Amino acid sequence: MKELPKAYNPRDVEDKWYQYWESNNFFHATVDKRKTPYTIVIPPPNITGSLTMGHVLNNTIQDILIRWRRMQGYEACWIPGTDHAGIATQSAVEKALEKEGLKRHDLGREKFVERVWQWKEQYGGTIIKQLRKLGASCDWQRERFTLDEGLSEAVKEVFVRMFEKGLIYRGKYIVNWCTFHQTALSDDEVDYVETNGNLWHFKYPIEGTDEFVIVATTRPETMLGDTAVAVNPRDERYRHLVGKNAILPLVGRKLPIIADDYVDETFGSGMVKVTPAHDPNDFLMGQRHHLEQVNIFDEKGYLNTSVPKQYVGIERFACRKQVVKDLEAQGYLLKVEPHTHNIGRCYRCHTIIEPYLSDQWFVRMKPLAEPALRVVQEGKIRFHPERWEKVYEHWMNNIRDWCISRQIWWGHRIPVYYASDGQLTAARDEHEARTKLGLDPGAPIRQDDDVLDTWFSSWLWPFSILGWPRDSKDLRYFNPTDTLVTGPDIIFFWVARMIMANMEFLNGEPRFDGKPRTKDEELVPFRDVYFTSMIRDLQGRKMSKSLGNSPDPLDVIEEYGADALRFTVAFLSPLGQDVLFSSDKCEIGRNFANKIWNAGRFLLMNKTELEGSVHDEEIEHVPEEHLDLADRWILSRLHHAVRDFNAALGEFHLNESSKILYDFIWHNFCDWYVELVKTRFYGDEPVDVKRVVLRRALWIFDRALRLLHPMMPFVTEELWQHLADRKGKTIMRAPFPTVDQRWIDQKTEDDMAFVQDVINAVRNIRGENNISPSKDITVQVRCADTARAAIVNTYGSYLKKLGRVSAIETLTTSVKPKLASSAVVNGTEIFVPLEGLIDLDAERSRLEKEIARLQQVLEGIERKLGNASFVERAPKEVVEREREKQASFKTNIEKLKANLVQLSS
RNA sequence: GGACGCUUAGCUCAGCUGGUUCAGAGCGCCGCCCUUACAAGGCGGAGGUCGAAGGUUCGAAUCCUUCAGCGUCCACCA
Repeated sequence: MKELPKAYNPRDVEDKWYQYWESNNFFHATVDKRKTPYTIVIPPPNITGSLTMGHVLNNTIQDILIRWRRMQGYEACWIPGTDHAGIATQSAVEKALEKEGLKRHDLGREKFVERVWQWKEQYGGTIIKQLRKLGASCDWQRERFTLDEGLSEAVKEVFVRMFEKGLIYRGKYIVNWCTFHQTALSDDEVDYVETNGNLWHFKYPIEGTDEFVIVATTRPETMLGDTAVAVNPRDERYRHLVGKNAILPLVGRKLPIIADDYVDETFGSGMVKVTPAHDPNDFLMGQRHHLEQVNIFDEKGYLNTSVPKQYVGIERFACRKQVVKDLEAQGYLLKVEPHTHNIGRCYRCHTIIEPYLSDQWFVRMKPLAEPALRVVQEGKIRFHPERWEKVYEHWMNNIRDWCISRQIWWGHRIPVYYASDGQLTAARDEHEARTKLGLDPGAPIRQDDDVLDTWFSSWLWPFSILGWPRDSKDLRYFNPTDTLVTGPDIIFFWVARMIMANMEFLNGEPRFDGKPRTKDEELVPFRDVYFTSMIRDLQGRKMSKSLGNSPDPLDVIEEYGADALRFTVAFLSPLGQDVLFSSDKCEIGRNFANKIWNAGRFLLMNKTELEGSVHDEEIEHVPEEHLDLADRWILSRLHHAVRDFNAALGEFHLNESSKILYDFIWHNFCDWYVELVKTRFYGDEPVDVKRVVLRRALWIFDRALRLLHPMMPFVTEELWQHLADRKGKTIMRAPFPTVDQRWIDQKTEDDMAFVQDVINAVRNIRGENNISPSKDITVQVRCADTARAAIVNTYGSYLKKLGRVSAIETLTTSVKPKLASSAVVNGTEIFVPLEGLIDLDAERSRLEKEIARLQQVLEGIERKLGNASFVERAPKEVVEREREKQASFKTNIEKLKANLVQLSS
């Protein structure tokens, strides 16, 4: 065997193993009825993006879960893919065109969409490639795209079914209009930014009187579209005005004065100008009072011809200035006050959103929301952390219809067809449309120009990628999926809608075993939703390109290794809390990988040493001969670790589960077990016993690697391949360790804890007295009882090796050695004779400090026991335990005190 | 305006259903060590009245109330 380098170098191994796994199809899952499926669908990243720390966290978690379940024997399937990201992608391509001096209209729809596809082929796979560097074990053969043929089919099917069921309708509605993209945006696509603006107060004359109404607005230009003035019906001040008309300055339109509860009589003048075409609340008021809707803008935000001609064609913010100026000139401006309010901006281009009245397609959400809310409330889908359920509930109870049309070209074109007479229908293709509309094959027919909101394909993701609407074995087997791992920021965009879609459209689909799906239970798209942490920088700011505080994960992988990055983010990710990250934190993972590497190196070196020519066969079962305390202890710790790890990961406590492995491997296996195994390797036991000890250590290490593999796939595979002849095999498909209660043993752990305490006491004496590690010392021990004496006698070699002790003497009389440093462990006294070495003052203060510490604890105990109501009311076991503690502390303190006296004499 | 979350060592955070020397880990810091797996390491050590004030309880970092600071989401009043 060739020598392994002293330090682990991820660059030497990562790509090699990834290629090995992928080329051997180890990631691929197939329908296997003997196994239970475990499925995760990836939240499809945008084709415009590249890998961010957010993706790293999200996909590391998915990979950990998938690898873990795969090793546990599930048919684990992780389906990857990308999202076409309508607006984002179209913008990216338009930007590229701009450099050529072109606009999309110069190319025309067909050519432009072709360009976007070209762009997608070139750049769209960036993240997918980068995920491989991270070690993601996605089933690449199943990779999908939200605009590929299968998904198109699903989208059309869904649209037509909903249309036929009356769940989709077309309507005039106030939408959030982005004047840059010239498209409607859903409510979720609008960002509100607190902005300093003005509140302008105007007066409008009242018809046939000398009176005025006083109204205020933050958007003066919209007054050109005013069609009413409203007051609160309870407002005594204005009751007499209701029913009269105001006259709109600059325009001359009569504005009825109406009474509506929406108006807050305590705000401003208590009068509100009503602009139904340009304000969502005014729109609703307009509907209640059948007001005229005057749309004053065109699609780009310029004034249209429904306003007086001097304003036609002016840009909206220029118009604002002009209107204010004109009103002021005519004496209608009362005052201007500074006013802070939230302004909606496009989440892509940050253009100020214009509430805009236009024809759009909508999905009726109420009927879909009800069952989707219920399955979460009934626990058929569980959110982690749970508190997101409340957020979900609130949204679902106040759900609004979903505007699904977008006035762009890149996306699923709305499958609605119009005959020349204006009749329309939804259809899967033109042929079907003609039939439905009763048109001849040659008759003119036109498809809707708009495309669907990107989320209209994403919400079908968990079943469309499995072949729906066609009958598919995959669908029946892998859906419902098991775990969804995503950010809480898209709980409404995506998570809620997937639940609705799965419930609505899979209703009636058979299961893989042929049985009909039971109501609800089998209709959910997934059973657990894990909401990931938000990655922030060390100042707690969001990672963002503009701040430049987002490390490039590929650089981090290059510097620290993928395993280090993966382990570190898992280690830092508490459930439901943000993560403050900087790349140097990856030292945690890198150092850990190196630690494991060297533990493996140690075992392999001894393997060469002890077995001469290397036996490269598997060690199937743990060798049970020649067990000593350390062996039984590490086996107990191992099974504890397996049990605790499974429990923690099962609850999605990533940080806890990684900590369990860290502690087991580093602080149990390396710090103690490996050191104790050395006492046997270098001791005088027969070589065949040493071989058993070695093979046991190898077996345990093998299990540790398996445990760690989901978190650190590369280093574990590399070492695992070295441990035995594993040609053609892979650790990623080796069975995950299971818990064997037989090995979990409290007595063993207690005995070992005693040994460790004794060793720690000796180390403490050495450290505090500044005795060089190279200086041998002798130790005298007076044991509290025969059981402890037996342990000390049997495992003195442990103390000798780890305490660097040359000789141990057991004291039988009560005589105390002179000039010795001392300690007490559970009544067992330890003396280290230090003639000539000891610093008496230092030793005295060390003992005094220890006595004071114990004294403090004892006082606490005695205070408790002195409290009559504690003794009376606390459970018996608790009181009893306190009594035992009291006795034990007392003896320890007495012994230390005696030692102190001895030292001073 | 509404909902939720956070506040524990210099820094980043664990501490689940109140009770085992419950006040912990990693990093940083101090001291001693290149001991034949590992200096990306080993051993020892110093550091905190658990945000504030009340309350419940025999007992509170843990449960309740109020307050302060920070953060997230929702709504958006002209």
